[in-house]
Amino acid sequence: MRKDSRLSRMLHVLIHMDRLGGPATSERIAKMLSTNPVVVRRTMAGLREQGYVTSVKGHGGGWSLAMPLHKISLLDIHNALGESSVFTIGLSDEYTHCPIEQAVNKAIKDVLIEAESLLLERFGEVSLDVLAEGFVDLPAPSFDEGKGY
Amino acid sequence: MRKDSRLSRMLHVLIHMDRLGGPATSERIAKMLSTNPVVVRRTMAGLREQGYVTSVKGHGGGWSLAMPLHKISLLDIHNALGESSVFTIGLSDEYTHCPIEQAVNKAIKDVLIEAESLLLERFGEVSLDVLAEGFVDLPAPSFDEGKGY
DNA sequence: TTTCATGTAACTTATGATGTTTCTTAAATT
DNA sequence: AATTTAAGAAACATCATAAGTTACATGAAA
Repeated sequence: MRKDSRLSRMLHVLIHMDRLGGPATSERIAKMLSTNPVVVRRTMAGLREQGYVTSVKGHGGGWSLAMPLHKISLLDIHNALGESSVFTIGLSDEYTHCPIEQAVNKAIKDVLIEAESLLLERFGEVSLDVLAEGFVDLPAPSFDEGKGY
Repeated sequence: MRKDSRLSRMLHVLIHMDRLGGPATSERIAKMLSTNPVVVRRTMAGLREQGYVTSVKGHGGGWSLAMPLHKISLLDIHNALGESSVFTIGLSDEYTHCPIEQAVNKAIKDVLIEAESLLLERFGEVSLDVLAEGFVDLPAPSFDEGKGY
């Protein structure tokens, strides 16, 4: 089943952005992610709406962090990306008034809710500055020269 | 993102099968699930390989439960369906030796592992007989007449 | 006023699950 | 023995949707 790696990739980008002097263009970020500027804009738009990044048009423009990394958690970015569910597991809806289907779906749903709660809680506990720790002086060659890093 | 409802649907089917006198044909199960006999065979094949159901060819053949419901857990069927991961969230692999990407991916992965462990543990605690309880005398009209139930 | 960069809509492509067709194998009924 | 019923399996078609692409509008700086 298809995976959504936007969270991982956006976190990676945000931490590199934190080291950049100025804004990063969609073009530049797209090269880093081996993708395409429009896809970057699409994805970053969600983060901008929630106030984590800002975008500036025109010459010298691009994307910038709107707050320090320690104020951003994995949960924040996860939510900003707006993916409905974290699970590939879904419930059937063929016979919604069959009591057996109801019992089956309730059992599965209860477990999914519990597991998702734990996951979101843990995501909320990790802020991006912690992930960036220990690499403070590291440049970001991937930003400048494609797959160098 | 696409959902995989095979677990929910197969559990539903297995519990109904438990009430049937004889074997259920792929055709019959397919009608119940509004799908197609080949898809049913494909899905049931995994359950057969793990010993939860048996199949018999020819006249009067079809699918039967190979053990009582109390010996089968949600985890058993989940595993038998052979889905690799329960999460839609994936990790990036663009810069596997970038320490930032590594840190990001490790943080996400740790959370996914913890949440998946909880989920699998809970799935293991629920056996199918519990889901079937309280509906002992209920017939399975959905098996006989399409969407009636 | 030209260049650079985002914003947005519309469209195309790629991928993977699901659905379908066709034929084979095997077992029970006639 | 021939027929019918049903699973097994391979090959192919369809569908949903995320990702990628194109094209053009908007806005800001050089």
